[in-house]
Amino acid sequence: MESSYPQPLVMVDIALFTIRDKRLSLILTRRKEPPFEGLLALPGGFVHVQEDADTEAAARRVIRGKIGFDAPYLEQLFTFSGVARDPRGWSVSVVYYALVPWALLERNASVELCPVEALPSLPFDHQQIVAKAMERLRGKATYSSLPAFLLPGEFTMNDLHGIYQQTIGARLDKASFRHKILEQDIIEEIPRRFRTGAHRPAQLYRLSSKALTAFERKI
Amino acid sequence: MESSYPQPLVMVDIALFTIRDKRLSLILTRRKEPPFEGLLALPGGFVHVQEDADTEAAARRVIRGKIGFDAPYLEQLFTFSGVARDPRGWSVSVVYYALVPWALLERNASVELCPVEALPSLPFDHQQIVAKAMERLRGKATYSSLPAFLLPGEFTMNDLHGIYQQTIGARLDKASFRHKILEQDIIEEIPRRFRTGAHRPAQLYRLSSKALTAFERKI
DNA sequence: TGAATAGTGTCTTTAAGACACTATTCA
DNA sequence: TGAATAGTGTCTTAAAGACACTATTCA
Repeated sequence: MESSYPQPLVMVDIALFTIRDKRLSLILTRRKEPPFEGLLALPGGFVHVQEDADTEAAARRVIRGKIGFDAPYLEQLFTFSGVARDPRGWSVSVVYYALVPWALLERNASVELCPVEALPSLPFDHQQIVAKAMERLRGKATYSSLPAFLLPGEFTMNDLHGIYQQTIGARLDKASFRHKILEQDIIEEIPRRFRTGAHRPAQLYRLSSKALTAFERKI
Repeated sequence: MESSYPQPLVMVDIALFTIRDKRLSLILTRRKEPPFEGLLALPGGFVHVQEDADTEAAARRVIRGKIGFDAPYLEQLFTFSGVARDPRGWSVSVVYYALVPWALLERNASVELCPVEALPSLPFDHQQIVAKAMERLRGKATYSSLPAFLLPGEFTMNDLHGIYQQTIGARLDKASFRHKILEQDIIEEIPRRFRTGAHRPAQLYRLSSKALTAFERKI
C-alpha cells in the first residue's frame, strides 16, 4: 500500500513580523534543543496530528505559545522541503507569515525581536524563508490593506502612511496616498476620535474589514 | 525526541492546465487504487523520500509519469492539509500547478482532458484545489507573461491575445493588448518567420525569456 | 507668531481602453 | 473586389505622482 512509504517529517515555521521604532522586525526564538541548540531561529515545531486539525491550526498553536494570543493576520507563505534542509532527515515545513502590532507585544518581555536588516545568521533554510516572506510582504503591500495589520485598532493617516512606506521600502506622496486609501474604502473614520498631542489633533481611523482587501490598482 | 511524533502522510498533487480548442482544460487521471478507485482526480502521489530531492522533484516525477516530459511552467500553488481531507489519515498535499501547450500533448492519446467549466465531481479536496489554481492563474495572467506558457514555442500576436482572454476570462482590446505586450519586452519577433494561411500572413513571436516576467502594470 | 503636524486642491504625466482606420493575402 | 485576418493611429478617460497651499494646535 502506498501510504506505507517512509514519510517525511512535517513541521510548521512562522515568520512573525511587527514594526517597532519604525523598523520592520521579526520575532525569533532561541532554540532549546538540538539541532542548532542555542541559536536564534524562526518559531516553529512539528505538526501534532492528535491536536492540530490542519497545518494552519498548528501555526496558530505555535504563535499562541510564543506571544500568548492569535496574530491579527496569518497567511500561508510557502512550503519548503527536501532531504537537505534539516539534519534530522527528509522534511517538509509549511511556512506561515503573520503580522502583529507592536502595541500588543510591548508587555511581553520574553520575545526576542530583531530588525530585518540586522538579522543574525539563521539555521536550516530560515534565511531563504525570511527572504520569501519579505518579498510577499512587499508585494502585497503595494496593492492591498496588508500593512494595516501591523497597526493597532486605532491609527492616524500618518501612522498608516508610515507603515506603508516601511513595508514597501519607498517614499509615497502624502496627498496621493490619502486619496488612494480613502477611495479604496479599506479604512473608516472613528467618529469624533482624534489623537491629540503637541499640535493639531489627527483623525483616528480603523480598518473597515478584518479581512485583507485588495486595491483595484496599486498605490 | 520531537521527531518521533506520528507523522502525517505527505503527497503532491498537480493541477495540469492546457488549452485545447480555445478552452482552458485540466489533465485528470483515473484512480487505479482505493480510495475513490475508478474516479477521475488530479494526478498526484506520495513523496518518495528515497528518490525525490524535494516536493518539486516529486511533482516533476508525477508530471513526467503522466505526460512523458517536463511541463514548461511549474509553480508551487498551496499546501492543503488536515485530518479530514483523505480517508487514509492526517495528510499534507503540496500542490503544484503546471502549464503545458496542447501541441505537446496531441500525440499522447492516453491523457484524460476536461474543460474547467465542465469538470466532474472530484474526490478529496480537489475541487477546492482547482478553484485555488484557477484563481492564481487568473490573477497572474493580468500582470505577467504566465499565459504565454500555454502556447508552443512560436505563436502569433492573435494566438497570444486569445490565450490571455481565455485565462483572464474577459475581452481585451486588440490594439491596447499589442502595445502593452510589446512594451513589456516579454516576447520578440522571430525574424522573417510568418504564419501563412488563407489571408494576410502573421508575424511569429517567441518568449524573450524562459522565466515568468511580471509587468509593471496590468494589461 | 512660529514651529510642528494635519489635511486639501490642482496640475502634469502616463497608462488603459475605445474605436476607427490602413494593410495584405487569397478566392 | 470582397472577405478575412493582420496591424496602426489617435482620442478619451482615469489613475498616480508632484507640489504648493490651507488648517489647527501649543509653546
